[in-house]
Amino acid sequence: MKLATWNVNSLAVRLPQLLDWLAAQQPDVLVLQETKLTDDKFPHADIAAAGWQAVWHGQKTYNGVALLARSAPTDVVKNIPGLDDPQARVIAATVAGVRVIGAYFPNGQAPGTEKFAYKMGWLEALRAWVQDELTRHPRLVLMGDYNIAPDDRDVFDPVAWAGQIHCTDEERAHFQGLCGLGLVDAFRLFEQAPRTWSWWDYRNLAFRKNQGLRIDHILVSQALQAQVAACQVDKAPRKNERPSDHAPVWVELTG
DNA sequence: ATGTCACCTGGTAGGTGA
Repeated sequence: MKLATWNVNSLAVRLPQLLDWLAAQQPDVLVLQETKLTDDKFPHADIAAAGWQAVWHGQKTYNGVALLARSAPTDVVKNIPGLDDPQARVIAATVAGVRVIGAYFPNGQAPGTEKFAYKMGWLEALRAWVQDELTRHPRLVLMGDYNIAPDDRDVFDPVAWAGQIHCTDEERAHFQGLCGLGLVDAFRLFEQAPRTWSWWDYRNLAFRKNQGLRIDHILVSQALQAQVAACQVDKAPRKNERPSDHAPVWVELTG
């Protein structure tokens, strides 16, 4: 079973690339972030015609998430239950016996800002909810754009980025809090090429210089860890003429 | 290099968010 996450930075712009990637990679589940579409504009007909079922949760201009699957997603949840959040950042469903949570974590802008405080509150609510979900669904995958680089190995210039957004101790502590629930970063279960990132700024020729961050992650629950066979970032879509600033990340589960 | 992209409002540019 192959599960993947991709921040497409506007599904309206990236739909052709999405369909290409689905055809090439054949994931069983793909979660999308930053669709930037209201629900009435979601391109469900194109996605269905390509052979994937979908559920989605969008809003105007910002955020927006979706979950695509080969088999029917059930028990769909949109946003974190109990969190009064006008921003569409979470979609969860059960697919083929695996609980899949797709999330677009808040960016946080900069430490000390209102957006950073929102990010901290959101992360706390997420942790509490995921802990609860795990009691009902031991086989669980939490994936998406975390907007957190968990370790200095995940940052192209850790000195310059020390204490900056995505790299603060507070954000990293929240990432470790999720790991404390028994979740593990699937990417780090394997030897990986150094300087592997999932996001490169559009500015500064960052992709050409391979100056990026690893902020898109797939965390798998304890019950699934023995089944993790591979986890990789697919840089290929970032080389497109009009790419998203993020690359997809996928994990393969055996059985 | 101050080096981009996507979306909005409101208009043929400027502001916001990432």
